[in-house]
Amino acid sequence: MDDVFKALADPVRRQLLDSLHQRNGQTLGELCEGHDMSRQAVTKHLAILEDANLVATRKDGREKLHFLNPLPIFEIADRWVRKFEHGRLRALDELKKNLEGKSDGKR
Amino acid sequence: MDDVFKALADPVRRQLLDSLHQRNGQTLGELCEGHDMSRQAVTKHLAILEDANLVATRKDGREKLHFLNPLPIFEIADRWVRKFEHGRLRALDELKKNLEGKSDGKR
DNA sequence: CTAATATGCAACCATTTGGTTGCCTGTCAA
DNA sequence: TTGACAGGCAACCAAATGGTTGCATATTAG
Repeated sequence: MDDVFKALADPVRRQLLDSLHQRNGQTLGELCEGHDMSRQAVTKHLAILEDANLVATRKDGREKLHFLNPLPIFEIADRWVRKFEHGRLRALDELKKNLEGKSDGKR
Repeated sequence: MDDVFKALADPVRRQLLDSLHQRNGQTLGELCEGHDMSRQAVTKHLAILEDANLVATRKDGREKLHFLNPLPIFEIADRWVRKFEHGRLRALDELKKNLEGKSDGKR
C-alpha cells in the first residue's frame, strides 16, 4: 500500500494516470506527449506506477501499451480513508472547538 | 492538493494521523512515543502535515497540542478518486481483456 | 537489406528528503 | 528562584528522487 501512496505523490504520475483514464492503452510515445521531459523520465515514472500495480503493460510489436488499473486507488479510498469517516460531518466544528477550547476535558 | 498527496506518501506521517485519529489533541511528546526516531524528526513530519492542513495545533502552556483535520483526505477521496469510479466493477475484467487482447480495436 | 521508429539500459548529476546533533527559549513546580 | 520539562531552531549528513545523456536493441516500412 505504501507503494501506491508513494506513486500517487508525484503530480506527473497522477497526470499519467489521468491520461490513461482518458484514453486507455496508450504507447510510451503517446504518453510522453505534453510532458516537458525526456522519454526516459516518463519511462521511470511509468515503472513506478507499474510497481505499484496502478498500470499494467503489454508489448505489441515494437510498441508498449499501457493500461490503467484503478483498483489500488479504490482499495485505499475504501480501506484507509474509511477509517477517518466516522465524525465526518462534524469534523470541522470539532476541530474549531478544539483549537479555541480551553482544555475541554479531552486530556 | 499536491501537498496532501506528498504528506500522505510517508508511512510515519500516516501513522501520526492514525495516532491522532485514535486520540485527538496529543502533545508532541506523546506523538513521539513509539516512534524510533528523534523528537526533531517527528516535529518535521508534523510540520509537513500541518502545511498540508491535515493537522492543526494549539499552544497550551509549554505544551503543543495537535488535532487531526481529516477534511483534505475526504476532498481527495471525493474529487480525485471519483474520477476513476465510472467502470469500477468491470475494471478488473476490462484490464485482463486488454492485457491479453489481440488489438481489440482500442487503437 | 536498410533505415527509421519505439523502446530499453546504464551511468551520471542536482535537489529533496528524512534523519541526526547541539544548543536555545519558554513555562511550570518545588 | 532554580531546576526540570516541553518544545524550537539551525547546521549538518546520507540516501532517495527526479531528471539528464549516450548508446544498444528490436521491430517495422520501403
